[in-house]
Amino acid sequence: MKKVVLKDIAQYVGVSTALVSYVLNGQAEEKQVSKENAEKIKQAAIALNYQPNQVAKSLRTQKTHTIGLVVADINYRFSTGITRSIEAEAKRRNFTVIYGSSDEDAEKFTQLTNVLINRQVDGLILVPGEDSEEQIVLLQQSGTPFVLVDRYFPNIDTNYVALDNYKASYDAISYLVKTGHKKISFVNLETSLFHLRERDRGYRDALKDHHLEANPEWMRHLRPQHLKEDMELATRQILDRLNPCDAVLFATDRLSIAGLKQFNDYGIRIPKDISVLSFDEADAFDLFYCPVSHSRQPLEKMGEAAVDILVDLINKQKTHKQLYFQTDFIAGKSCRE
Amino acid sequence: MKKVVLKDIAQYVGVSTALVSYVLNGQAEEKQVSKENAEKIKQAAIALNYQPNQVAKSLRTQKTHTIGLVVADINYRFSTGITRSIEAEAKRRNFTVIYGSSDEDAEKFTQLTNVLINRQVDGLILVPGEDSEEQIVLLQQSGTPFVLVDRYFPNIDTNYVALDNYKASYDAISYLVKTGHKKISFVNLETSLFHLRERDRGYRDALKDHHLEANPEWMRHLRPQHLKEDMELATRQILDRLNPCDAVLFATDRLSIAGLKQFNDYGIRIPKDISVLSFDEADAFDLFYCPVSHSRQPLEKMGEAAVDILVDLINKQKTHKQLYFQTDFIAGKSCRE
DNA sequence: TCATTTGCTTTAATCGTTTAAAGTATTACA
DNA sequence: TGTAATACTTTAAACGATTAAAGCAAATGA
Repeated sequence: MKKVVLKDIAQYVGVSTALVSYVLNGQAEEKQVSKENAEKIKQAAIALNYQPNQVAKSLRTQKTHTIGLVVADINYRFSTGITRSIEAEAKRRNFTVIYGSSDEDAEKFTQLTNVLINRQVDGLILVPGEDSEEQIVLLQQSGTPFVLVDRYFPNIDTNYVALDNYKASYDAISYLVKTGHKKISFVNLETSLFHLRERDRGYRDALKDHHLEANPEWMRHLRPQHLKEDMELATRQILDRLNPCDAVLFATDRLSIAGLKQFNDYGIRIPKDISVLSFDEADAFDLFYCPVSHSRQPLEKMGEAAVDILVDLINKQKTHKQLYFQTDFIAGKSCRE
Repeated sequence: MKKVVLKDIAQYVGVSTALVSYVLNGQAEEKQVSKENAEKIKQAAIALNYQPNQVAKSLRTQKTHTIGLVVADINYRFSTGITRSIEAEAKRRNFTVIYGSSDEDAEKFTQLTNVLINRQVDGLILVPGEDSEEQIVLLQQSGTPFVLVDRYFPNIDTNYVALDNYKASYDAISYLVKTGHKKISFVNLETSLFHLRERDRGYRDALKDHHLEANPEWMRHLRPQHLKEDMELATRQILDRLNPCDAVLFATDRLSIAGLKQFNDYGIRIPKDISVLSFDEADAFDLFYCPVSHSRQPLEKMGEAAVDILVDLINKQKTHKQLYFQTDFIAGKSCRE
C-alpha cells in the first residue's frame, strides 16, 4: 500500500497541491480557498487517510518541531522524572522529544548532541556530565538554542534550570540541627560537578553558622566507580565507636540507597542508631522499613521551565535565563526528633 | 553563523555537488573521482565543519535510520531497561531511537505511533497496552515494519519478542513447591493482557501438577488503579488466621513493592512468616531488609532481539519471528528453604 | 584518421512539502 | 464599454541532499 502524499489528494480532488496545502494547514480562509474546494479537500484527506510527511515539511520550513534531550543516565530516577515532564510539556507545545543517555561519558555526550543536531532538532535540553564544558562552549558559539538542566557551569554564561543546591543543603542541615542533632555527616560524590560542590558548601556553611563540630572525616567524597567499597569505609567512619555521628545527609538518592544497604548489613537501625536524610527521591525508599525523609527536586516544574525557556529561544525571544528552584522537604521517619 | 551545506563545499572546491556527495559517502572509488578532487573535498568538509542535513538525506533516500519505540510507562523498570538495550543495539546498527510513553493509555498509544510514523521512522518497537489490538491490526495492514515486545496478542499474527510467561510462572511455583511450600498464593493484576494471563495459567497448572490446594481466594487480581486498597485486602486474605499461605508469588515488580510495603505495615517478617517470590527486578528490592528472590527478564537480550528482527524487516528480509525468552532466577533470601 | 574506450565531471530530476508570485475568470464600478 | 477590484487557482521555485544519465576530454585501437 503506497503512502498517500499531498499530490494524490490534489489529483483526487482535481486541484493543485498549493490549495491542498493551504486547506490542510488551516489557511483556507486566509488564502481565500472556495468553501467547496476546501470541503472536498478535507474529505479527501480523510478518505485517503493522508498523513503528512514531516520530513519533507521540516526540510521546507527548516523547523522540525523537535527537541533533543540528553540525560546523564537513563537509570537515574532524576532522568526518567525530568524526561517525563519535558515530554509532557513538549507535547503540550506540539514538540516531539528525541532523547539519549550519555551515561556520564563526555565523548558520548558530544556524539549525542551532534547526532541530534544533524537531525535538525530545533533546540537542546542537556544534563551535561563531567568534562563537557568544551562541548557546551562550542554549542554556544554555533548558535544552537539550548538549556542546561540540573547541572551547569558557573563560568560559562548559559541558560539553565537548576536547583538552589547550596540552600537545599544548608536547609537540610539546619533541619537536622533544629531537631537536636549535633554530629552531622555529609556523604557526597567525588566529582567536579558544580551542583554537587554547592551541596558541600551548604553543608560547611550550615555547620559553621550553627557552631557545630566540623570533623573533616565527616564530609566524605566517594568515588562513583567504587561506591560500595567507599561507602563501607565512609559508614564505618560515621559510626566510629569513639565519636559516632548522630545524623547523616546523603547528597544523592544513589548514595542513600548504598548507605542504607550498608546500614542494613551492619544491623544499624534507623532512626534509633542514626538519623538519615537524603537528597532526591527513590522508589527504593518505599521498601525501607521506615520512610526516608528527603529533599525532593521539583522535577515537573523544572522540566516545564526548561521547555518554556527553550521554546522561547527557538522563537527568537531572546530570554536569557538562569532559573533556580527550591526543594520540597518530604518528612519521613528516618530522623530522630 | 550559517549552516554549511553540500553546495558550499562544492563551490569552495570548485566542483559539482555530485562529486562532493560521492566522496563524502565513500563512493569515491566506485564513481571514479580523481584522487586530487577527493582529497580537496575531504579537506574542505573538515575545514568548513560540514554536518550533513539528515532531514534532506532522509527525504531523498526515504530512509530515516530511525526506530520508533513506544513503551507502556517510562516509570517501569522494564521500560528503562528495555529502552537502554534497544538504544545500545540500535546505535550499534547506526539507528537512532525516538521514543514515547503511552502511559498504558490506548489512545495515547495510537497517537504516539502515528506521530512516529509521520516522522518517517523506518520501523517501530512497541510495548502495547490494553485495547490496542485494533491499532496493531491497522499497523499491520499499512505495511509498517514493527515488532512487539513483552506483550502480544495471541490472535494477531505479528512479530514479537516475549517471555515464556507460562513457563516462568510454572517454574517459580515449582521452585516454591520444591522448597517445601504447600499453600501458595499468586497476586496478579486485573487485566486482559495476555502475558499476565499466561502467568495465571502457569500458576494454576503448576498447582494442579503438584497436587496442591488451589484455593480460589489465593489467586488475586488487583485493579491497577486501586493497587493499595486491593493489596491490603489481598494480603489480609493471604495471611488469614485460619488458613494462611506459606508463600506468595507476585506477578510484577510493582505488585511486589506494594505487597512488601503492606507486609511491612502489618509487621510481617520475610521469610519467617511467609516466603515471597517476585517477577521482574526492582531497584527497591535493594533496600528491603532481605534480598528478594525473583525471576528476572533478560532485558538486554530481548531488546537486542527486537532491534535485530526489526532491522531485518526494514531491510525486507522477511523474517517472521516469534521469539520466547526464559527468565533468570535470582535467588535472594525471601524464601524459606 | 576516425571510432571507441577510459576517466572523470556535470546536469538535472527527484523526494514531499510550502509559499511567493503570477494567472484567470468574474464582478463591480465609473 | 473599459478598468479595476475581487475571488480564486495554478505555477514553479525553493529546502538539501542523492543519483541516473549525459557530457567531455584524452587516450587507445584499428
